[in-house]
Amino acid sequence: MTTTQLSTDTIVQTLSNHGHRVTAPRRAVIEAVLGHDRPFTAEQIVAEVPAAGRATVYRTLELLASLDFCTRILQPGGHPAYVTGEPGHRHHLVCSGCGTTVSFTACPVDQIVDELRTATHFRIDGHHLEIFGTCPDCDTSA
Amino acid sequence: MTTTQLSTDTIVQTLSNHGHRVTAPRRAVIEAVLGHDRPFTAEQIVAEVPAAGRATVYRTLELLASLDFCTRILQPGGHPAYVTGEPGHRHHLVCSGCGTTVSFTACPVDQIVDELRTATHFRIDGHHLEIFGTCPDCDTSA
DNA sequence: ACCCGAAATGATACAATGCCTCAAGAGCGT
DNA sequence: ACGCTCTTGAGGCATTGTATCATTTCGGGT
Repeated sequence: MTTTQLSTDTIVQTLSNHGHRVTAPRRAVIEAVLGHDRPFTAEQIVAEVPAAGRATVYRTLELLASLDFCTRILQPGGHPAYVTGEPGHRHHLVCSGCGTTVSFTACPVDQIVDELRTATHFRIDGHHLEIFGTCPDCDTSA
Repeated sequence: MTTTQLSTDTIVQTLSNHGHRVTAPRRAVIEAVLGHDRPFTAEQIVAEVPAAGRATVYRTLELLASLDFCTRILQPGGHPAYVTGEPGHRHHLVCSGCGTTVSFTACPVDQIVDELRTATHFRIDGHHLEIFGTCPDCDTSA
């Protein structure tokens, strides 16, 4: 339930620090992405940012994901979507009705990861965890 | 690390119990699916089962997923894939190198779910959890 | 054993999603 | 200001999945 606000400048700064160039299209995509507080698809961004070509949008999203500013998730019935959030370990609770998301940083996976590492000798790189449900508003109106 | 073997008959039986018809194409898709012990894509099945049309393969996979015989996962860099396994709560550890999967049933998410329910008043329906890493073989040969 | 309604199929077309190429353009260190 | 190199973008293509609808087939009821 953290409410630190992510700004374009923060992300731009990080881009720069990682040796990536700060271009107008990237800025535009970042702004658009920050304008969403629920999952969005790549195509939505393509539509919202005529200043950037389709390929650039996809590349920028991938870049943002690699810097951990957003995450690609696969909703239950649907298509891939992205969610934005603070960098750092982060998961989402997504409402199947309206798409509202709640981020949380508590990660219950670490312990399991240890057990799995011991049991399987895998080198474990990461994980996806998304939780789906229905928010109170959608639940009552259903 | 359970090794109960899933058979075509078991799945067919379940289909029947749920009021679904047992057709030749479905049988063929089920057999093909059971032949994989690591993630596979829908297109692979389409190619392996000429006896079933593309649409049928997709529909059957969706059906199997709805009966919890397989799960659709989204690998880190890649495309959606399916994994088969015993019905029941189940997650996977997937090797990014060769695709080997290890299923596990220990689910660390329940506790978090309780906390989230209390905090957000969401009705929580389910979750995705997939863990990615590199298996010992791929790790040494890298 | 047969009939018949409902479910399933599949050919085809289409939509959505994403990647690739490569010439032209733009950022940034010097 | 220069120039190296990263980035862009238009278009096309590959992949993944869905919609349509006439035809087929399953399987329960008689």
